[in-house]
Amino acid sequence: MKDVAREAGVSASTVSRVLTGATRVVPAKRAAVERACKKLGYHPDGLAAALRNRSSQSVGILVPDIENPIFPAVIRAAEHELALAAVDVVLCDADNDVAVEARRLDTLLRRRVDGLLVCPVHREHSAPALRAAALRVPTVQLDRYALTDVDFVGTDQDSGMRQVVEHLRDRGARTAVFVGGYRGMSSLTERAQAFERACAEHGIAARPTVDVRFPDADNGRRHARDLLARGGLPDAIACASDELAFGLLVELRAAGVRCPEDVLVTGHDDIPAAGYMELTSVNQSLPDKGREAARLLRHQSSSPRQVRLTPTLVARTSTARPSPAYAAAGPAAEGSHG
Amino acid sequence: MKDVAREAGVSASTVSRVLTGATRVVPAKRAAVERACKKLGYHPDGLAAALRNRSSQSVGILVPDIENPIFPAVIRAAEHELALAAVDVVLCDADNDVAVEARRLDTLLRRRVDGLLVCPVHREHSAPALRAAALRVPTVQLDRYALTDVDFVGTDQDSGMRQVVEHLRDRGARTAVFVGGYRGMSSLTERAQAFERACAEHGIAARPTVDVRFPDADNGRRHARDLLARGGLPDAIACASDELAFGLLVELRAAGVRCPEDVLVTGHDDIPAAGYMELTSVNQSLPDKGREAARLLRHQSSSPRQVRLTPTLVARTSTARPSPAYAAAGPAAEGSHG
DNA sequence: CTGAAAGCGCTTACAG
DNA sequence: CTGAAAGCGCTTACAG
Repeated sequence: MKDVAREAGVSASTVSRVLTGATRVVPAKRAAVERACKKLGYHPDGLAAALRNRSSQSVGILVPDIENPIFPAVIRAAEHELALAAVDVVLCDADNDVAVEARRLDTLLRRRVDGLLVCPVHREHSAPALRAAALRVPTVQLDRYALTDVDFVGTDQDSGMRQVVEHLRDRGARTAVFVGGYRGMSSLTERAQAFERACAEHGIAARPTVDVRFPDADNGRRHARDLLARGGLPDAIACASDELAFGLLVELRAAGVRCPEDVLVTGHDDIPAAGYMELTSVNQSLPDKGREAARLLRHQSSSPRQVRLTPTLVARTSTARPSPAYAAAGPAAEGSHG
Repeated sequence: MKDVAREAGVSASTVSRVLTGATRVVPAKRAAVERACKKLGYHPDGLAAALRNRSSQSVGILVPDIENPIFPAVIRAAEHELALAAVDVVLCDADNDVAVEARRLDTLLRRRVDGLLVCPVHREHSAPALRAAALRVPTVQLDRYALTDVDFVGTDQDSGMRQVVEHLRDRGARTAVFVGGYRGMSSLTERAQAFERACAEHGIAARPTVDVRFPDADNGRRHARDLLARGGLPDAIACASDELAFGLLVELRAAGVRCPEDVLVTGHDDIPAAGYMELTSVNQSLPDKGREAARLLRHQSSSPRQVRLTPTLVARTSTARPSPAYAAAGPAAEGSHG
């Protein structure tokens, strides 16, 4: 920058002023500076500016596992929203491990991010490190929470599960089970509870929730085998995630159980593969979630906020069955449902 | 830091020395410094250190679209490899747009990343900005290239497509078509050429490659309709990506064309959904790709390197058909194939 | 409108 | 082993 100043015959202050555009500068000098920048191939140093400004114009996003298909869409939307304010994103992956998560929080903070968007790995075990971070910098919890007094953007699980249960009931289900309770993730815990409440409201006999270690396809397969071994499948199986449902479907198919003929199956999150797999799912609008989280970060509040987005059911073949109301009219009405 | 020094009764230099661990410091002072850090709740500033050290200990990863399922696995592996060297990653999404990509390169460079891992949006249009970046900082191209004289980590497409074609031939295919040529992505262009070469070698009649605007499910559906409208499907359809194949499968199914009975279909990349969909695909080992790219970045060379990873075919139901050799033994041998 | 000066928080020769 | 000093590249009151 000094070199540019010398080349342009002005002071460094002036160079800075034309570059930041903060103040008026006479056109002649402005032009001289611009010419000098070109000529010398000058590239401003954002780190130095950040140090001086005490703001890095960046936020950290920390997710448990970037390979979990719900995160890319959220991250992308958040990134876009933040880009509007010229803020960029430092992304970290916690490897589904609270120790790694704590380390990542540390490096993010050391890098002086202006804020944090984090989806905690574990409801309880993530709390201490997250609390320490939240004390230092604006923080928004994404999709799951570990702290109740820190901003949170999530899904209205009651709404989602009620839609699922109503849909299943309309398809004639009288008994159902929820696969995927897990107290390490607030979202799954809430979903399980919401499912039970909705079943009670709609007169569906809910079997005890099946707890999983993790909502992935492998556990879907495992629990499908368990359910089959136990014998007497319920009319419907509601899964806590799409991947869980995929694993379950594969295993059911292998066992000769047909879906939707023999059992109705639903997933959750409506990831792209749910469409190919013809799996009925609950769409969370991941982009909205990311955008909303970014907004909370930009517009701080003194009291913690909880934003719940309403999801919408997406009906597909995995629950295709004429509803009793339409039975008389024939099965052709199916496609227009949901 | 000054405060810590005062509290500990030493100089700032000493504080720095105990924090970086660069030099010996007498235990008493070391302890005093550590105590003072605790007491004051001191947090080091990585930005200032980076400014002084002229190294931010971070690299930028720029992908065309983080929602493309091949990237999360690559990013994650690269992040892990870099974390070994205490380097962290700043992730940007180019929105599949070369203008956005150029802007992102700019912010990354301004943030003084020590290196760049980029998958170029477009083979030709991404070149100028990428060249400018590569001149300033070590750069590795990921999966696709825009520059031939800059490090590149990609797939050995000849090997992959040869495996596909041999597999199809063993399943009795005599005619085939490749869906997904696109000159904007070096990977797809190479794949199309490799397919044609392999067909020629193996005596399969290859129809003219179908060019797509983009290798996603929508275009898979569109081209399935085109192929159907044209009439007379070939024995096999090799797709440039899994998503293309998914879209194609959905549309074929809707038209009453059975896979694998009526036509064999393959995808590419072996994303998780390929497993659920029982789609035969080509596994690229995404983690290896990310790891390898990170390594090239850490170990610079004066001459540009090109690393090609050998992919492996993963045979699934979408190409399940007894090979002529096994026909006599019956279809039970199927599962052990590929 | 503009320049000189101070300072953001660190690190590292340099001299003891 | 340790301190004083300089400097990384910026920005912004302050005084003109």
